Amino acid sequence: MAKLDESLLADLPPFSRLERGQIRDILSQASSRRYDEGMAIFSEGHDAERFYLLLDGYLRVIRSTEGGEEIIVLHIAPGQLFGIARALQRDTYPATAIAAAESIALSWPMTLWDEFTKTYEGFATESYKTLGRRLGEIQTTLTEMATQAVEKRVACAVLRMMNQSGRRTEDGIEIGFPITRQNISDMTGTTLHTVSRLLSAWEKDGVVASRRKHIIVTNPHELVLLSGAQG
DNA sequence: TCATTAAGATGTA
DNA sequence: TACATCTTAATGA
Repeated sequence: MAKLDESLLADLPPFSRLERGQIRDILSQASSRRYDEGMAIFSEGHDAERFYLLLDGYLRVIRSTEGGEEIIVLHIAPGQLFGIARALQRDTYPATAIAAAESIALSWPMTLWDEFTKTYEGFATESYKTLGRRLGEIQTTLTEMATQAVEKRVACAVLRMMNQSGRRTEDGIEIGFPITRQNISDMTGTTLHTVSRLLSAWEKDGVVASRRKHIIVTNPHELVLLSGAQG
């Protein structure tokens, strides 16, 4: 379990402009919790009682359709605030957050949100920047869904995860959390069969290497070409 | 071009 | 073993 220390928050955008004492105050009101892979931090439609900061791990944010299908809206990386329904003028969570890998998050009662944004210089600004970035990402995905062929959508999704969570390895850049074919199909609006076929084909061409729940992009440039203007 | 169906292989708890 | 994950082929919209 991570030790709660001021240095934990000092470098993160929502807190970077604050003084040590202020950070200590904020930390003293936070709870820290660990989540196993697959565990929900909160669920769509539930009362938004707390807001969170991801310290370690990765999250999937999913929404369910009327038909019961699950759409992966976006991923959350360490250092990001999430569950900040208050910033959206909501009192319920708009989506479900699932730990994609073992994760650690801090949380505060939502009642502190207004106090934080009022009291702490830069906190609100940075939070809205986060929201803006996410909205942009969702918009991009939406446009892709409507206009791009499946192979390009899947290539874009893999690239996005690589950019957000990639780690260097000898063979290439590995996506930093467990990810299944089903997960990718939930991100791109296709089937796991199609994703499986595409990844197999890319593996044969040396673009990616994958074992179960792990994907390494061995040729990022080629993947960019597959995602881009002309495939 | 892509979803669906089906059937089998392989990894994991 | 039971279950999840992944692969491949065939078929049809």
